Amino acid sequence: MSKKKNLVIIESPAKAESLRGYLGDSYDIVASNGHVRDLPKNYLGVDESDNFKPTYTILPEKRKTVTQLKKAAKGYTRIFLAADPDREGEAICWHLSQILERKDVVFGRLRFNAITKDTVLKSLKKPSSIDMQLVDAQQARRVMDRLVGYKVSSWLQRIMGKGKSAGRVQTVALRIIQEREDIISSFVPVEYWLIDGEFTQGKSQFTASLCMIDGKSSGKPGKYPACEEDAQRMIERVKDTGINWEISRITSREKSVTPPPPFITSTLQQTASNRLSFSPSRTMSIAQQLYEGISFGSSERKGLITYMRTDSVRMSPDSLKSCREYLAEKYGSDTLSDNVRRYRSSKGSQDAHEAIRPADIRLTPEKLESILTPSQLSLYRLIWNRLAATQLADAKIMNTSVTVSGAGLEFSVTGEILLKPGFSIIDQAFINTKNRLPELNEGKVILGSYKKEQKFTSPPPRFSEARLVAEMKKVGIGRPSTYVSTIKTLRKREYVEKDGKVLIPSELGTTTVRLLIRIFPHIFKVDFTARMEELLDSVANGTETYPGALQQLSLPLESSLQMAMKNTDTFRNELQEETGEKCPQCNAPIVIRWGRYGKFKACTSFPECRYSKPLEEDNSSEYEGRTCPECGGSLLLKTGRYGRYLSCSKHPECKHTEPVPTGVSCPEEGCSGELVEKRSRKGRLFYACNRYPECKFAVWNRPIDKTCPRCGFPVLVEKNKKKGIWCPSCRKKIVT
DNA sequence: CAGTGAGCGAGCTTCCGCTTGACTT
Repeated sequence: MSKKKNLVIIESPAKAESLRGYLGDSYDIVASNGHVRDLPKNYLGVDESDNFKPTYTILPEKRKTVTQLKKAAKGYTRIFLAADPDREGEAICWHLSQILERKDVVFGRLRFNAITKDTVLKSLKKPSSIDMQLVDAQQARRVMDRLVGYKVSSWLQRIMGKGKSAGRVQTVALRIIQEREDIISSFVPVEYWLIDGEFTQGKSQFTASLCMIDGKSSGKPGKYPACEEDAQRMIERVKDTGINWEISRITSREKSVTPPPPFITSTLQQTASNRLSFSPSRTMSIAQQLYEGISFGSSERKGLITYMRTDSVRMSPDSLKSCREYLAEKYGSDTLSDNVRRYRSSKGSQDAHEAIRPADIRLTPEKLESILTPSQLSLYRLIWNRLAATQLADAKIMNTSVTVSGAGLEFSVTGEILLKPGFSIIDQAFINTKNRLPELNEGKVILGSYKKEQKFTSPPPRFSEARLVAEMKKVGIGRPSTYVSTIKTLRKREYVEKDGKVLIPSELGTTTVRLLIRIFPHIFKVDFTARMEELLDSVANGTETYPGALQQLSLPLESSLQMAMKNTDTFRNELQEETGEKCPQCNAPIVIRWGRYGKFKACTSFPECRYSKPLEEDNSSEYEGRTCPECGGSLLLKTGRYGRYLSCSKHPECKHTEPVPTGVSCPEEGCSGELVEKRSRKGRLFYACNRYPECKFAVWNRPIDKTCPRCGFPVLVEKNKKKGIWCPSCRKKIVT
């Protein structure tokens, strides 16, 4: 009889599946799929005159889930709510209890922060009640984000045009990108010169750099030599054949290197970006596949990794134990770290989940080779390696520095040797020892060749998506489940553009964030979130109330908003640019303004005169050396919804359009076509023959007008210069 | 791996956090 069963509601279907395995037939288990209720989408939904009372509605996309939940709840008088044991999870449980409330039903709150049979059964023995203080903390968070988001966004739209947005997280993320851009654009490179000498001692040979001149340090930015003449003068001095060069000092220091902690969302994204060139979004979707598990053979589907959205480095005691057991068995117990390495969750972490780790350490990447796709396998390997490394011994590195002296000059070089691999037996990439030095002794050396080299200091790099996520995590904005979507929003709003791997603010982004920072100085900074989190903690532990926290947090928002509202026109006018042109309809001055689709020219006597026209130079410019095949007119380069294309300047009389050419002819034998830019259905650029469909030649990367020395194919250039140049046809690296 | 695309704009869309799925565009 179904009435004898108990009902458990949990967030994720994958977790529901695991619970079924532990609890058997006496429990019905259903998934809520995250939050089911939220503030309404179309209006504020917060009554500020009534203690910030929120109005909640069922999320439209969860209507089905909710009806299913209600159906499932029928007949049960006891319902267990098992969402994550954190602020959001508590709120999910409360919302569920509100929706499913009946006179005859009792709710039990289950809390476990690792899904094992043990922890789940234990929690079932001692169900507790919903913690309303924690729920209130979540509500305060939610409502504050709504107040900031909706109020500032709607104000911003009056200045910058429809569709624009601002928020506690996204605007600060944009600010981080912008501040880096400001550093880069105001950066003044400092010239400095390196002087390298090649020395020999017996059979040993090594290169060292000039570091001291007459007791003063050199060879660094701001130090001597700072220009070519100075460098040349130094070369003259080094040249002197009478100098007796000798190794005056060799110091060796042993260094211990500890393994990195297990993965959390941000570090996984970063490592996958560096090592595998995965975007954070790709990393997350592949991790999700691993989490949901892959069915193979006749065995049932089983998750391969723990939950991938976490900010805790915690490892369950079970997993620690089995990890050490496995490693001792496979590599010998002497490879293990002396003490069990335990990881604590970082400060501020809500700690609902463990670190990201393999569900079963015994399932090595090798065993999954034939089952997983290449990308799944490589991500799994990163995760497996990272966890295994945590319980292995430290690595030992010998760091040696050598000083060569002569005539008041000192050259130096440092080298590293791996003494004991320790945890790097798992993966050499954990440690990169550079510059292995040969056997050397104190005493005489001979200077061979020497050279001077010009250097410049360089600004810090722009943020890649993964680096931005790391920064967001560091300063405490955003959560593991939202890192990717925040960046997506910034791109969707066209505040930032992605160039290769890095993010660059657009003019719109720069203008918007500067305006927002100026007008809402207290809201759009990292400290605001920190202050908010503090207050939320107070609400959670009962020293502050829900309306009290919101009162304090909305104070700076409201005062800034008041000022903003009063001066909307002033701020809008400030952003206008004079053109010197006069309106052809009413003779009033024409200015450049921001609108829904970027900048445009408009009459200053709006709304009496509605004259407007686009900035022509922005999305169309003459394309050199091509003429329209239909009317002989010139061709313009335009950017449409689907990317760049050429169109006839005689539009609308002549409707000719064509894709953008590359200037490289089609390499297909007997084909006289040219390679042109195209876009796949998914929007990705590729390059194909313009004689399609007669000729079907296509490549993903942009070809340029050079040829591969191996196969004679046009060479392509990868955006990432470090990768070098690869031939698209024979796939070999081309040395240039 | 593969259509096309063109003149808007200046009040009713916008936030952050939890989770996945797909009525076929």
